Amino acid sequence: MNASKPLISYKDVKAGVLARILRRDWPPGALLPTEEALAQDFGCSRATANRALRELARTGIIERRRRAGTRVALSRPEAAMLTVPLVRDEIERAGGAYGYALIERRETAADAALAVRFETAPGAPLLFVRCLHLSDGAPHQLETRWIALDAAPAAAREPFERVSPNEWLLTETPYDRIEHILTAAAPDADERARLALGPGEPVFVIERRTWRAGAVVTAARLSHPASRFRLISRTDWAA
Amino acid sequence: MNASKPLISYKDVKAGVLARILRRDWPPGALLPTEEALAQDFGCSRATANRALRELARTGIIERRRRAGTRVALSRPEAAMLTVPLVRDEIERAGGAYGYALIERRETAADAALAVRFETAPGAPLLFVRCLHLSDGAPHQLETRWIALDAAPAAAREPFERVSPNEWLLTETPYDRIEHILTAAAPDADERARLALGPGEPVFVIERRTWRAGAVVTAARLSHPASRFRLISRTDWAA
DNA sequence: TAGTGGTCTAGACCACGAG
DNA sequence: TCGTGGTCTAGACCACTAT
Repeated sequence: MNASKPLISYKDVKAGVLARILRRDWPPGALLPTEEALAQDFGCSRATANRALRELARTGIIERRRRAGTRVALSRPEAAMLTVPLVRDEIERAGGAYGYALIERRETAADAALAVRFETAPGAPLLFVRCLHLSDGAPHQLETRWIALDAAPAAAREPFERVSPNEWLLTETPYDRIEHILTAAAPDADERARLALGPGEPVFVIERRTWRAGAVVTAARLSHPASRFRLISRTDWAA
Repeated sequence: MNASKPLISYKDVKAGVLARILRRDWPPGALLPTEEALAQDFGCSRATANRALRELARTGIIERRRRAGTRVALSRPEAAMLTVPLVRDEIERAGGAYGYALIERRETAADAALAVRFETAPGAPLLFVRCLHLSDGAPHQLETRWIALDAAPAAAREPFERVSPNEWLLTETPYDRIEHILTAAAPDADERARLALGPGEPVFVIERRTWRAGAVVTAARLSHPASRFRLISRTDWAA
């Protein structure tokens, strides 16, 4: 007979281990069997068990240490994969017509505060750009951005009249590190006007910085009308 | 001579491929060599190249499809690993003294709106809990929570007078799926009072739902004073 | 020092999906 | 249809760290 055994997948092992954790066979803090033992239990190779455990560890549900073994995490921080969408994609995916308007663009030099944000010396050349992203004509995001001209000199030649800094940077200046800070805030007078905010309506602010080869390339403050903006994150451990 | 070749690690391949992408050797949209070709280039096995590419694909910087090959992503959504911290940990890590106060606890039944949120029928038994988390005596998070008693019957016997639902659920009721919705909002009168908000100060709201075996276990609205709350996410592709 | 996870290799078969 | 990624195996050596 050649209807031989279907091979066990790392997904099977993942699901099996997860099920046992959820069922409290292995409560928080419990020590799991070694990779070798699990491989035997499930009838797979150690490499397969390893991949299953590695992926579970990445989600934070288990913790692994050499020699000490693998344990069910005691208190798992609510790790969530968040996707901060590109403004244009986000608007178009929602069925809206994307609009863009440049407000201001000028070269400047870093003051003390900006020097800190850019991890550089005061006086460093920066490009300042302010613009608005609209959905069906309604303001959706106010973008206030600085670009380090040392790191991205090409920006000095880009007018940003038809292309947003957002998209231009994505195409022209790849980064290898990114930081997001999410806050709620009361709008200043300018934001209130430009975003056409209702009375008492706050803004949802995303502050973003990107690095390239250790240097800050750009810093931006992206503010959105609270009533029309939300970030959603869904995580499915089983899948 | 036995100082034989040090083996090439998947990390080497990852770094090498990333560097070439950042250097625009392979611009957005470009087709990368096959796993086999890369393995030869780098002098490693195909499995090693595979792991490197798989991990890069997970971050969204490249896209892989059978038969079509591997391409540099055209527009990468700003994927970010966000960690929503446990209130208590967050406060204590910041050096504050954690405080907890139960405000209200009562059993109830799902009305139409709650039935939708719980993906169940109206009338389903729920436990309603409202409480406050404090840092050095100052309000830090107002937690408004419903727990499905069908899914977590043990909650009916827990007074929640000393342990927050947050922590209790973490220990007692594991979940396999979680959803977060982040918004900014103007506070209602109750939030303003309980969170001791300044005039015009908005709240940062995290709405969280967790599932277990396809059923919603709990839904919570966690609101924080905007002036004292932020979420931070940092991602380093190179590392 | 010994045990556990971390990783690499060489070879193999399979599944998807572009052309 | 057939090339590319997806995955499994068996075996091996290494690196970290608890004891």
